[in-house]
Amino acid sequence: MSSDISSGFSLDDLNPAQREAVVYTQGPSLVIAGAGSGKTRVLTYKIAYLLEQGMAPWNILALTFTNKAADEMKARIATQVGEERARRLWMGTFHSIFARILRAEHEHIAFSSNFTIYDAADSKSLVRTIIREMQLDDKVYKPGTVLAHISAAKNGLVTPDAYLRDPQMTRSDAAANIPATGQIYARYMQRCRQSDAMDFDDILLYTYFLFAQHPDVRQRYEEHFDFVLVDEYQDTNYAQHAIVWQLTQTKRHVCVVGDDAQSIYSFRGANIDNILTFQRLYEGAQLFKLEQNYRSTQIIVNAANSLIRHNKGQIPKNVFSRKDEGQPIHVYGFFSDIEEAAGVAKKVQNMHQWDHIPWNDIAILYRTNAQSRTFEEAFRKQEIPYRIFGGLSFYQRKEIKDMIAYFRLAVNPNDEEALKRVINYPARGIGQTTVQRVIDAAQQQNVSLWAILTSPALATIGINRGTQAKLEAFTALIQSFMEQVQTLDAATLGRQIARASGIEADIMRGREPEDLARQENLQELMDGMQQFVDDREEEEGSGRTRMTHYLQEVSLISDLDESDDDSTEKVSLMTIHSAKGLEFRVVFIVGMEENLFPNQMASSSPRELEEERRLFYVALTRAKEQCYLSYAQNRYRYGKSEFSSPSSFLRDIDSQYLEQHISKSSSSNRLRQTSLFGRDSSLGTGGFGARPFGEGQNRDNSFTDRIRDYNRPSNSFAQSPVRQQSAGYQSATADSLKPIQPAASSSNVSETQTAVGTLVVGSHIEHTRFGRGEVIALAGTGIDAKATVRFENVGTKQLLLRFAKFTII
DNA sequence: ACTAATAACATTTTT
DNA sequence: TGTTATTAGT
Repeated sequence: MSSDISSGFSLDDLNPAQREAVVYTQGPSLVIAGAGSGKTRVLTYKIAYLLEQGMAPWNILALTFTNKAADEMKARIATQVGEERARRLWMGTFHSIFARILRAEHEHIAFSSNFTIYDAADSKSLVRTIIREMQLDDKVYKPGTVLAHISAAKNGLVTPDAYLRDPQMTRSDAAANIPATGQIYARYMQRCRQSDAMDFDDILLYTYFLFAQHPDVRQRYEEHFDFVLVDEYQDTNYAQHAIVWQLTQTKRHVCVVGDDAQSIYSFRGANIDNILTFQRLYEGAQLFKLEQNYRSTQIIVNAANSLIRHNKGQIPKNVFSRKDEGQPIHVYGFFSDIEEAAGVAKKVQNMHQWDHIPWNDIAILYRTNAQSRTFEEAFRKQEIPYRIFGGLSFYQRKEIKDMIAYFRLAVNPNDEEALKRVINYPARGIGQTTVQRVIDAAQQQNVSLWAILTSPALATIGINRGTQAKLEAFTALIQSFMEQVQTLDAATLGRQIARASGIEADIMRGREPEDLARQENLQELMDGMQQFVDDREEEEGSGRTRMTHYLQEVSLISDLDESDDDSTEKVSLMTIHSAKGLEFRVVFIVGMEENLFPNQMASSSPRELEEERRLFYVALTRAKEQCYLSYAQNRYRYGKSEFSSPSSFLRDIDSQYLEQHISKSSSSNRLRQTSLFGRDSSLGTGGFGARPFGEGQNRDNSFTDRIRDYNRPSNSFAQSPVRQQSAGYQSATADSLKPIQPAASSSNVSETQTAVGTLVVGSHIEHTRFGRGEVIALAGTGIDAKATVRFENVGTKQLLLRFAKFTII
């Protein structure tokens, strides 16, 4: 999406449909926004408009699904109405906003204001524990499946009591041979409460019941919010939908924005019906449709339309583009997944080299994370800089989780999952039998593990003297951290915990490469905490720099949200799910094979198949200029090579938009292939799957041989200008060793006048607070001019030049 | 209580 | 194939 550089705000920047949607504030409205149609633009302008009309920012609630979306929107609004007012908006994810409300209203729901938020791993671990305690067979009651049931119930606002009473649930669980699911659910909830913890779903569940059972509280919030806006409404679940209703039913000042064609999270409880029921629920709601796509070429838009037509029950809309027609969508078949990756890498290389397409403008999208590996290898071989999104997130790494478990205990010692994680890490001789005794005692008395550990009755539960002493040493350690929560800021306490817990010593011991990675991660965590403290000190004056506040923030973010302070240009590799909301000039959608995309798991039910198709729709519409589809006939899966045939989705795109290319690899099979993938012949019938494994499968650059016809001759030994170290993890380290990249690729060199001279990208500055750094981006003009600066010691920061104190070196 | 070996397993995943 | 969880052995 284009960024708004102009300061101030004018409705002239909008097309008629967008403008209508923005200025309609009299009642409820539903904005159906096709891909690339300026959905975020409408939301931001609408908020700016409301502010212009005199509404106070703190009376506006804007809900998004990701922190990233919220941050971006906030930033955009800031350029329109100023930082000051933007900051006071209630803008954030459902979970962060409602968690905030729950902490404020905690006494009504009998939690402490410091309750822990369990992540998915904690939830799963707790479910597993409960299943075992109930002596159920965990082959039958698979923790993941049970948790999915619990999650579905919560998303549908079904409490354990209601679940157990509901004959339909009971019957279907009995039929599925898991009759105890309701019991597990009930115990799970109770156990979370004992730990003073909530999972992600609970945040919504408790918010709903807080408002439902305390009308006075609900009324207070309902009166407070003069306008409520919701982004990505197609992704809301029932609970979210219901809460929005609780907050808006009287004033009915609500605007939701979404695209039913981009609903790809139903497996997480998202319900497209919410969009459809919206109009019934809010009688007289205005419907606005944004149909002009500003992102993609006509061919891409039309191809995507032709695809999505195969789904039933769409909200009718006519998405169109007035951009160039563009090139057809290229379809490439390869012999194997390895050749596919090599071919794509080669093509990417050529594009960069000959068409001067910056790495940043290229994305490789795949259905499953497992596919990234082959591409990683191919890209490394060709020395193409890349960045993998998703996968194992920073906060899921062991050493980070261990540290955070200590943090959590310092803030809430009742947190059972955190306690179990670190009670014997670093090893201090407390074994699982001991832990089990403590758990049993806690269960008997209906209290937390911590309550047992700190009770004088500890001696009475069959633990010997020596072990008891070890437990006491542990509780004393945690208690010391608890005290320091009150006096130290998060970063200082973090360092203290690393030292006193023995984690630092444990991690610093090793010299293996992976030990070094752990050390770096630990360092990165510490840097991040310091950054947090610095930011908070600057922003909000004093306070809110404690561990409590750090955890509140960190438990609701994933590192996708983290701004990438490594400004090196890279090709993006990610799943289609994580590409939602993004756009690239060139997109490769790889692994277009039956049983992979659409995924095997989805092929059974038409509903899931439609979701897969929407996923493909999302993938296609990420491309601005060029889109490439590729498939392999042989693919390694779980260790062995399997045959696969081209995706049936390829047939769902009107063939007039496609251009088939035949890879000429594995020469013995060439003829067969050529005849199979003719433009109008049916795809994937016969042939492919039955082919014998090619002898001496060569890994030549068959793809590129072909590609040369479309580009200039290529130098196959060309080096990429930027080197990328192996980087299994894309960490956002403040690693000062990274090569500094003068913004070579950006053609529009921007410069900004400051009181002390001309600032350009690449300028080195000395900031009074942050020290030395390099300007890596400039945005805005005049009073809104901003610079993104990568500092040597404190990472990357955005500076509003109007305020920033620095000198140019 | 800890380590090593082995069996089971395997979409997508905003929070 | 690669990870993760349980089990067996010291």
